[in-house]
Amino acid sequence: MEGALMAEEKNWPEGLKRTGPRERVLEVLESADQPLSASQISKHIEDGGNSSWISTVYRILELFVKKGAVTKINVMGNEVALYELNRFRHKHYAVCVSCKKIIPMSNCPMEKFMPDLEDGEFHVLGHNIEVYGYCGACAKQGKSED
Amino acid sequence: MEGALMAEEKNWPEGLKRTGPRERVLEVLESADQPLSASQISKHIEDGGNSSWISTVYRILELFVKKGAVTKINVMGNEVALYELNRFRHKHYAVCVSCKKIIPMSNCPMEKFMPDLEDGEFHVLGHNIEVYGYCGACAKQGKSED
DNA sequence: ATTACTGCAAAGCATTTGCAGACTG
DNA sequence: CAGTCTGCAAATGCTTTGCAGTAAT
Repeated sequence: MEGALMAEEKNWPEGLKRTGPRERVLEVLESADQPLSASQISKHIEDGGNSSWISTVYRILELFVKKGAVTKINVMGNEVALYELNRFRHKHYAVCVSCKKIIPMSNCPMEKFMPDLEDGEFHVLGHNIEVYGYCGACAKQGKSED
Repeated sequence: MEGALMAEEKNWPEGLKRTGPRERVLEVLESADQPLSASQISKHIEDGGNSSWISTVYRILELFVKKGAVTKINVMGNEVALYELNRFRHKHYAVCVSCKKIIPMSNCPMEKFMPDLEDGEFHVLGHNIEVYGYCGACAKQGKSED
């Protein structure tokens, strides 16, 4: 109560017990500059000197997603799911096919787009968009994909 | 040479040996009205009275993709990869969150879109777009997602 | 004290790989 | 015949699940 500095509370999903593993997952997500996979998160936690069980990380992430604190994304050419704090406004990404860097996009081509479906009507709830190509650095370095 | 009607040749990827399993996979894709997973393809083949090994189907699909005859896609909320004949022009889909139906879109919001990236420049090679929501039928039936 | 959470092990799935025999060109 | 396929089994990698002990409220 006196010594240990509590982790930032601002992003804490309400209604969840505050436990060590959860605080560590949240800290990693808070300091990440791009979406991370469950195993990357686990490794970061271990690098910080704590043990981390991948199954626990998955359970925590799933819970955070359910609470709306975290967003889960899948980008093409990547089998693994990635997670990021929901603080970002962005919902779309550019993915470098060379270095796999994921860059958030701030504009959205779908703002006033009505899909033209082959088959009947459709009640649109949302959309996913990814742009892929080479990031600035990779474009200069000779585009060594694969 | 006289009795057995050969499978349609129009879609046959050039340079590939014509074997039973490959013809069957292609036939299933030809008669499919939407993208199928490897295991769905395998089941269709078995329903047709032939045996089908999932690993062989994967190998064949991978080969067809490499030859450009087939396209592999991943839609959100679906872990499995889906495959379709490349005959379609469409590259984008609307996915019904209720019945999982996949509906091709013929227009594209990205035709003249330049992504606004947070971080530097980007050489765009292509993009993926999915719209999700309820298809006409599910919208009427009360939107029973989950 | 309850109920929720986590360490840990093991199961599940989709997909891939290895290998020897079978088949295509 | 030579090289390519395929049946089949087993491995792989991500993710989920089960269970019993531990911790949060």
